[in-house]
This record gives sequence, structure tokens and C-alpha cells, in this order.
Amino acid sequence: MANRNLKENKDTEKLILDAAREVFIRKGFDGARMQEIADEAGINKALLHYYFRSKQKLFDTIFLEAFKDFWPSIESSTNNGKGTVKDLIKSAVDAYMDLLLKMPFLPSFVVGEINRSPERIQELLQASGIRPDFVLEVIKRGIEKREVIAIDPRDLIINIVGLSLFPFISRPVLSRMFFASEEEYMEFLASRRNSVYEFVCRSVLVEYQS
Amino acid sequence: MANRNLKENKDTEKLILDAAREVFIRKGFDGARMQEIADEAGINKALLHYYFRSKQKLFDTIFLEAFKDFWPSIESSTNNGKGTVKDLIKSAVDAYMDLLLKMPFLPSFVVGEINRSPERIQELLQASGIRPDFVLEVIKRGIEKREVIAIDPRDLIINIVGLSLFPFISRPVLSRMFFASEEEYMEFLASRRNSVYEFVCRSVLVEYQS
DNA sequence: AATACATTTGACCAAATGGTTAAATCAAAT
DNA sequence: ATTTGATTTAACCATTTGGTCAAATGTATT
Repeated sequence: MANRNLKENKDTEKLILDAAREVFIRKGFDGARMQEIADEAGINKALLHYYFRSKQKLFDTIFLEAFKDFWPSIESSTNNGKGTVKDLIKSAVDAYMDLLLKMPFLPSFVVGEINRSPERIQELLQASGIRPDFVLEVIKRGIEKREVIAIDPRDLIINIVGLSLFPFISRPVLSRMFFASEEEYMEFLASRRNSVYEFVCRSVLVEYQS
Repeated sequence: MANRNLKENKDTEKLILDAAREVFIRKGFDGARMQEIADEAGINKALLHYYFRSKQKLFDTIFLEAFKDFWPSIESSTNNGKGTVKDLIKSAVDAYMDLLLKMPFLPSFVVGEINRSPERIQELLQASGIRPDFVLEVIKRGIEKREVIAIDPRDLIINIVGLSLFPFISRPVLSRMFFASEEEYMEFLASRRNSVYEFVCRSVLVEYQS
């Protein structure tokens, strides 16, 4: 029985999720309208409630998915704790650039919604399975090995992530403040793949110091 | 006639603005309710519309004010283009720290709302009178004087601002990811006044290089 | 063909929300 | 005391919005 049903089922569900992602990311939870999601998916509004019981449930699905997208990239770049910090920096910056050039509005969406209901972060961190310990460990070993200067590992991570994310989070302002067009700004963002990498290396790698 | 009226007038207006700022910053435009603002101000809802004709008008007032708060601090730290880049870095980081320790939710509010309606940035930049040229000029001269390594001035500015703002923008996530309590995170943020300063100096100042 | 089951839809509802209005209140000027 | 003008309020309105439901439409199994 289920063969055709299952296929159609998946199709419709994906249709809804794609539409919901689009609308939620653009407008946020409060700004998003179930009707708009239905229109975007080309289906009836009641069908949304058939697949996902409420706006909140639908949103949660989208949001967890978006949240998960953030960290794994950097996680996988630690080579199970064996790699150098230099490699870690390169992999992390690259991973974020790859991710964000594809999904430029992911950061401001996630940040904005987390700020809207910060009480749910605990469960989110748990549900997403994010574990920053690996990265912290790599940095600690790098410091012991004198590859990296003495620095709070948390500072270093936050700096790397911040330098990567911030130009995307503040894209609308920055592009108009410092650039002639969106295209020019996109070029600039792409060039930061190297400039951020070097900026960080110069600051924390022993081999770059006197 | 106007003496008492004027005073009451100003009082009520300030009451409304304070309440509106509170609610808008916490919930954003879409999430904010006129009723909640009225309650927070301890007045009637219709009075909001008497002072500010619409939700949009009230919001615009709050938002322009918030937007203005962002840049002037760094502007004034350039000493009319005479100072060193080293001083600029210190002043900028300090200025942002001072601002953000007082108003931690300003960045995510501004960033979120700008993202909601990016088409209005042009007029915002104009209305706020923000002019980044001063800062760019100081950096350019710093490069000519061999105080600073060869770097795109826009990269440097964006890095400084990003390193300062990002930990506040992502505060809810970062504090739970890397710290045991909010208090511990606040201490960490305060300590970044120095660590960010040094992080940047090591990376771009010639005197810190080999 | 008939049954059983999941899927889809149009019509509808109750609550919330931004906004309006006419009346009431109040302080100052005459 | 009365008038005048701004300020404040309670009651109300139109619209929007998330959500429901019974009926309709498939689709596979018997």
C-alpha cells in the first residue's frame, strides 16, 4: 500500500519544510504567517496542521535543523584531536565560509530566535549533540606543544567563530557602509577566507611571532 | 499654560519611550504588543496612539535611537584623524565594551531588525549621520607610516567590531556552551577588554611582529 | 465493486491585535 | 465660574491569524 503514499508523503513533507525554512528564516517566528508558508508550498493551510500540528512544532523542526548546521563543520575539522591548531583554524574558517556562502542568513536567524527564547538553549544544545570539548582539547594541546601562545582556548574559539560569522550577521549594514554593491561585498566575504585565517595565525601561532 | 503641561508631557513621553524600548528590544517589532508597552508604562493603550500615531512610528523612534548608539563611540576615538592605530584599537574596543556592558541586547536587536527590513538601511545611515571615513583614514595613514602591516582597512575595522560585538550577540549560546554561569560569562566578557585588544595588536601592529 | 485508509480541501471559529472615537478629566487663562 | 485646550480613558471596531472540522478525493487491498 504504502509505496506511492510514502513517496507522496515525503514529497509533501519536504515541500512544506522547504517553504517553512524559507519563510521562517526570512521573517522569524513572530513575523512568519502560516498562510504564507502554505502559499509558498503551494498547498492548503489546513495541510500544514495535518503534517505538523502547530506553528510552534513546525518552527521547532526548522530551527533544530538550522541550529545543528552550525557546529558539526568545525567539529569534523579536528581530526579526532590529532591535528595542529593551524589546521584547525584553516578548517574552521573554511567550513564556516562554505556554509555561510550557501546560507548567508542562517546566523542572524539562529541568533535572533535564540534571543527570543533563550530558556530553551539547554535542550537545544542537548538535542543537537554539539560538543565543543574536542576543539578546546586541540587548542590546549597546541599551547602545551608551544605551537600556540598562551591564550584562553575559549577566547580563541570565540574569536575564530566571531570573525567568520560577524560579516554575515551584519551583512546589510556593512555592505552599505563600506561597499558600493552587494556583489562587491560578496567578493570581500570570499576573500576573507584567507584574510581571517592569516589574521588569526599572526596573532596566536608561535611560528608567526618574533 | 504650558509649564505644567510641558513637564507632564515630557514625563509621559519618556515613560512611553522607556517602556517601548524595553519591550521592543526584548521581543522585536513583530513580537512586541502595544498592550504590553502600555502596561509596562502604566498607561492606557490609546495614549500610545495619541503620542505616536502608530506602532511603526513608535518603533522607528526607538530604533533610530538604538542605531545611533552604535557608531559615535568609535568615531570620537579617532582624535580627528591624528591618533595612532594602536590608540584607535584600544579606544574602539573600550568604547564597545562600555556600551555593551550597559546594553547587552542592543546588538542582537539592531541586527535582527535590520535584517527584517534591510531596504531601510540607506535612510538609517543617513539619518544617523554615521561616517566611517574618519576611521578608514586613520588606518590608511597607519599603514603608510609602517605602524600597521599591509591590510585592507575595512577588514581591520570589521574584525575589531566583530570581535567586540560577537560575544554579546551570541551571548545566550556561548555562555551555556563554554561557561558554568551567566556571572562567569560576564567576567569573561569584561576580561576581553584586554584580550581582544592584544589579540588585534599582535596581528596587525608592526611593533608586535618580528 | 466495495471497503479501508491516508491525504487534501474549503468553510468556519475564537482569540488577539492595531487602531479609532466620543466622552471624561484636568490645568491654566479670562 | 466659565471657557479653552491639551491629556487620558473606556468601549468599540475591523482585520488578521492560528487552528479546527466535516466533507471530499484519491489509492491500494479485498
